[in-house]
Amino acid sequence: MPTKDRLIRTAAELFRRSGYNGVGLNELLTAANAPKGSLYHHFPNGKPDLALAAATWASDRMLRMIAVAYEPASSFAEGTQALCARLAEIFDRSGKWDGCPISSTLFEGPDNEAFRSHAAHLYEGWISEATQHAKRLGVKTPQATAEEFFMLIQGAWQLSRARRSSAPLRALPTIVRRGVGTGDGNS
Amino acid sequence: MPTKDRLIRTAAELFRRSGYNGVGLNELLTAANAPKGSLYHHFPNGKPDLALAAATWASDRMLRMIAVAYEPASSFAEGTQALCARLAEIFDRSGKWDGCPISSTLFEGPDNEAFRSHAAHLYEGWISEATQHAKRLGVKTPQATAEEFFMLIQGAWQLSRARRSSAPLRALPTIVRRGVGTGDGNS
DNA sequence: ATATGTGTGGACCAATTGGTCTAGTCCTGT
DNA sequence: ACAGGACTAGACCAATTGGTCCACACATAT
Repeated sequence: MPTKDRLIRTAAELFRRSGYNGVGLNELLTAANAPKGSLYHHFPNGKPDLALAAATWASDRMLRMIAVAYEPASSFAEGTQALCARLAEIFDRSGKWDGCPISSTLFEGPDNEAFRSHAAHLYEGWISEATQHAKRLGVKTPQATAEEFFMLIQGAWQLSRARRSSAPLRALPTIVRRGVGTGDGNS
Repeated sequence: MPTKDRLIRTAAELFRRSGYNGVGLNELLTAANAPKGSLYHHFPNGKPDLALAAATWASDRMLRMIAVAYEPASSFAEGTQALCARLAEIFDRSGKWDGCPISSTLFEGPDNEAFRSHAAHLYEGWISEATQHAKRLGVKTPQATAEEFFMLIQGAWQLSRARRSSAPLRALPTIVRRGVGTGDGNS
């Protein structure tokens, strides 16, 4: 695997586990098996550049997960079920300590506007992807539904992390279905 | 104000803004106007000790906010409305960058079991406080309702942070009311 | 007055941080 | 063959990190 990709992947992984400030360049470079020269060749602005790339990479994975969950589904609830199950699996396979890849990576760094707006952009990507599927699957208020689902996932992940149990994530579909099923009343 | 309290308060504030690893001891001590000797006098284990104390202090404030919001309310929805409005105010007054005081402080540090379990303990405190009020105000499934509300608040705060707008927080009550009003059907 | 204990002030430390820079390697096109 | 760019390797740097340590202030108690 090319050095640049190795850097991005390990950065995404480490930042997610320990936050932007919790990962030193040395640690990161050792884990990626890359020398400093390569880092500053591929990312002239160093750590911040790498963090942006890592967050984008992680976000793309999430987008693909959303697509994979909803595309074969015949209702929004079904896709939601699939996505939550997949997230719970990932959570269980991780050390049950990792956070949201975007917030850990971008909300921790310098309180830099570039970081914040990039995070906003990536989050909107998730929400808009979910909105498309909601619309296609006949949800009456796709945007509001997608946003609510986004919030619930963020919160459920946090709670799972604290409790070291994927139960909150797994229980999410029943909560979502209650309010925003396949087209019944929602604001 | 006693030095120890000054340390706790400024630590809570700074950790919340920049995360555990994003705040250096020098920066913290300057902000608290305290010398290093005092820190290690009051908190023999240094930064980690201080972080635990700061998180506890922040959590107590949150507990009080929950109580203040729900005690005078005549329905769970009313209390929820009050709490969300108050949180939105706080968000708007802050730099719109601060995170959840507990996750910023405890989920960022060393992936230490003491930190994790303390975070879990504090979160359970919030949920149990909300559960009590839900029960008192006649919600059918107080525990589930409180947990759902917890998750939504976490997610809404995150979204508000990304968008730099308190709108998601302010919109929360309508979402919560939809599914879990003052006693109508919820799982 | 003098002893005791709590708390303060800050010099000092090794280790680590993010970052720079240069010498060299490797591949490609000519 | 060789020129030139892409890339690697890592020594080196100033600044900062969390932490230790001790001399000192200032109470209260005797």
